[in-house]
Amino acid sequence: MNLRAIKPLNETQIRILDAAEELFMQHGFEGASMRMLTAKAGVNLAAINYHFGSKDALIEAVFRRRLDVMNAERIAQLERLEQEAAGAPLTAEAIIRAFVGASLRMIEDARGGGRNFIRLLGRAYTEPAKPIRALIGQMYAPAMERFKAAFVRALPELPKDELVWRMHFMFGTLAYTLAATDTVQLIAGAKPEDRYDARLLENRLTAFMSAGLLAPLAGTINVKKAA
Amino acid sequence: MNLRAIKPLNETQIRILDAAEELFMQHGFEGASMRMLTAKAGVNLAAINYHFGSKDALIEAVFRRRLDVMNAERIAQLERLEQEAAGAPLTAEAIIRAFVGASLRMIEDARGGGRNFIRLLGRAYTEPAKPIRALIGQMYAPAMERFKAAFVRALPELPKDELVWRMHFMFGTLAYTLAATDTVQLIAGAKPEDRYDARLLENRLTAFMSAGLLAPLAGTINVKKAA
DNA sequence: TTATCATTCAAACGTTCGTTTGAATACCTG
DNA sequence: CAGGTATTCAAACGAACGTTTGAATGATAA
Repeated sequence: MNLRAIKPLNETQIRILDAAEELFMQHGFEGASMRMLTAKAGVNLAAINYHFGSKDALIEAVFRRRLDVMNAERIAQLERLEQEAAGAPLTAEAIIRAFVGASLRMIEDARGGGRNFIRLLGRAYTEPAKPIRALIGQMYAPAMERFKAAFVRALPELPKDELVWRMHFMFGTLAYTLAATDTVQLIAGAKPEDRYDARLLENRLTAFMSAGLLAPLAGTINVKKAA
Repeated sequence: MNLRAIKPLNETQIRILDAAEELFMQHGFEGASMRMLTAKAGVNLAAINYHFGSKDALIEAVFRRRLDVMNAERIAQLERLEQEAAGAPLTAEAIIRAFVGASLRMIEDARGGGRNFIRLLGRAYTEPAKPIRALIGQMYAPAMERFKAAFVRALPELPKDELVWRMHFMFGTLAYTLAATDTVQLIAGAKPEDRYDARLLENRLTAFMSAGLLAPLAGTINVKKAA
């Protein structure tokens, strides 16, 4: 399909993408100007337009560089689990861990800049600019379909509508946590040293999301339980 | 303390705040220009600077108008529950419902523009501009402290660290759901007519968040359960 | 009515934005 | 080495930004 995407990036393009990842994360897409971006990358102001065409195209390239491989890794991990299980149904927790793990492994990769990208990604979901959201939705679609099918197999008794909602909730938990954990500090008390321990975070997120996904159905209980 | 905030708003100021709520939600804080804002409000370009001082001050005013009353409502609802219980501990679900309910009641208030504000709020958590985040954190602080105390009383066996994390997760679920449900459509299949039913959403969110808050502790189970 | 204050208005301010240009330099192929 | 393509560079473009100005208008009280 997208064979034309294999054109390798030269060093200037990589420098620009790295700088953009960091500055978009810090200042937002509109807040990071072409002059800031090119200064940080150590290239000429005209380089972005020359190599990518426009600022919008650069934004798209920033997402394309990481998102496809991250979701491919998610799918590969899921299929590895299914192969190991040899036909036996997976637990919901294992499926969730396969999804969450990819994000957190990238968070740990501070050296490669993946950390900046993950934070940036969490922010992009609530970004008002429509083309960005459409692009992200499209790049997530295959992985989402695949994971949805896995959840259906793991939880055949859970109605599809409910599953979709709970996947939304799980995704929100993940996106917000990755984007805002170090920025908004609404609830005082979290140990700062824990905030960057990806392994601890993966366990905590997986536990929370698993429990939420497996929650008793709310539709039938509109009122509080009897006291 | 802030007695000077009681100065009542005139019609021009209200028109500006309403327009700002909607346009900030649609285009972001930087994307909505003074000319767009004043045009939508039907006032002169200079009116914002005259009445609020600057664009940043307008952003702050947008949040101040709604956030204090929303969090005050949350605290009032919580104290109502505690009074009804007459000393008996509240269920975690009831506490969560008190928190979530305030947001969803505002979502239902499409007429008064509360819906725009809630969406805007969800987006602000991931906003890079620091003054906005600091302001929001400060305006949330009293309610957060109050709810944290309520959760501690309801769940004395849950370690404080863990509670803080799970409150973060719950908050993320809520923020993302309110901000992105109608924008990002990552998972296909949700019935569109359900997306705006606040009562249904409250039940679903409460069920999900309650289960997540009450999840078994993950810290002790670093590895998957024995097969 | 006249004096005083608050508000609205059209116009302009200087700055920064994303993008384009055309010449200069680097790189590669024959 | 020569010729051609790819890249970098300094400079400038018009447009849009948030803000300021000073006069015009409205409301209020003596």
